[in-house]
Amino acid sequence: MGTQGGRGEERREQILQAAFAVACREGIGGLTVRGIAAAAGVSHALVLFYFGSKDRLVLELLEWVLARTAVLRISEDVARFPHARDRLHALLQEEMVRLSHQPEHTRIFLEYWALGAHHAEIRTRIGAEMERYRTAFRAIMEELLRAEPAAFAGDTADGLAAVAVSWIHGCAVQAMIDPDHFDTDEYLAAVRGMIGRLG
Amino acid sequence: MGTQGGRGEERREQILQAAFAVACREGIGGLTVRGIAAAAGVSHALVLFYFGSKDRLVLELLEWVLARTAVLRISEDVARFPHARDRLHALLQEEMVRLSHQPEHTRIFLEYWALGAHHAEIRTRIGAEMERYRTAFRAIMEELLRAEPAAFAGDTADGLAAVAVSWIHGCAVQAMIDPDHFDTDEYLAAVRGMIGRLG
DNA sequence: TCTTCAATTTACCGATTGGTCAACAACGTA
DNA sequence: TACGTTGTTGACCAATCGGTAAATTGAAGA
Repeated sequence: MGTQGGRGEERREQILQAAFAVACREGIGGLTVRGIAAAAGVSHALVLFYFGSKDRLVLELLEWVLARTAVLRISEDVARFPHARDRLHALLQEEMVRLSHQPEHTRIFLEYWALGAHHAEIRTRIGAEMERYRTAFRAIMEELLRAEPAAFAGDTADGLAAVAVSWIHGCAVQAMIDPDHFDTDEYLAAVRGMIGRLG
Repeated sequence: MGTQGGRGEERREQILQAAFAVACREGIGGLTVRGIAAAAGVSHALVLFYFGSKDRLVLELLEWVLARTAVLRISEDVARFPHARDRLHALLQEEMVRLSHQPEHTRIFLEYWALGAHHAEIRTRIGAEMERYRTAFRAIMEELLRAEPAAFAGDTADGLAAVAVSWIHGCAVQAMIDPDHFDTDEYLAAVRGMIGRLG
């Protein structure tokens, strides 16, 4: 079998790349074993040989996207800022820039999210990724609450983290739904203004 | 034909309701002419008789959902508050409550949005709906800027409206992606705190 | 009662789907 | 050279898809 590591691993990667290309072009719902095989330049039987079934292939593609996408990942550059508030600003900005630079990854991520509504396995995986994301935000929020307790009196770290996460997601949704009306700089200025003038 | 008004209109409504039920159960991607027909208790040929093709049926379902969904609509109750800031608070809260009360509508709306990435007609329709939504928010934001120019110095009505819209959308996404970790009250408190402490 | 026309169904079509299977090619090894 | 393993393919299958057309029903009007 090509499942265990070795030569077959390159083929799996090649097929997953083709699957990603097809998903970008026609959406996850438009994924087809034959379509992926054609994009990879192999027969459709080979795709099933390596992934067993279409469902497993779709699941592995989700894993592939999650592993390779920079979106929703918190880098170390943010840690350089001494003040928690500056770190939050930098993080929000960084995420927005990432979003606008990897629109396909984000779009496919949200497509998987929609699929998760009717597919338990996908839902679980997406949920775990969201948990990780929110946790990272909560860490910063806790620090922010420690640094400026007066400014955020009454707020919890969980609540602030939820707001930040949904903020990013909403930004992603709107940026892709009508990019023409979405000005990243203006949006960021408004966010920065709201947070910056607290306290 | 059953297209023009009259007796056939009830059948169309009945079929659209069935289509909505199926879409809620299996997603828009899982919509099938035969599946819809079975849910409506008629033959699949009758569905095509009334809607011509599956594509047109899906388009009409989008219109149906948009017309019947309270989500993304601004009511008159909000207008009762004298201060612009209170109106904004009320509007955000109202939208969040609606979101949590009509999760299916919102989910299907976002599913259509994902479909719009690969379907021009759907994209146009969704874009128009977003435009209307953002415009309504911008009106409130302009009033807010007029009422408290000092508090929001440097912000534009468009920027603030974009933030508000993405806020709502992000909230919707997160509320559906893992409802367990999403506390509406806590979330709203954080938002209210951020806006309320401005200036 | 016969006609007429819209509403509705049954039967069918070609295309496409995910998946299986047997045959075949490549290639190091005995 | 013969073998056995692994990779790869083309042919095939049943199921399902959207869509069409003919046949059937039902009821109102002549």
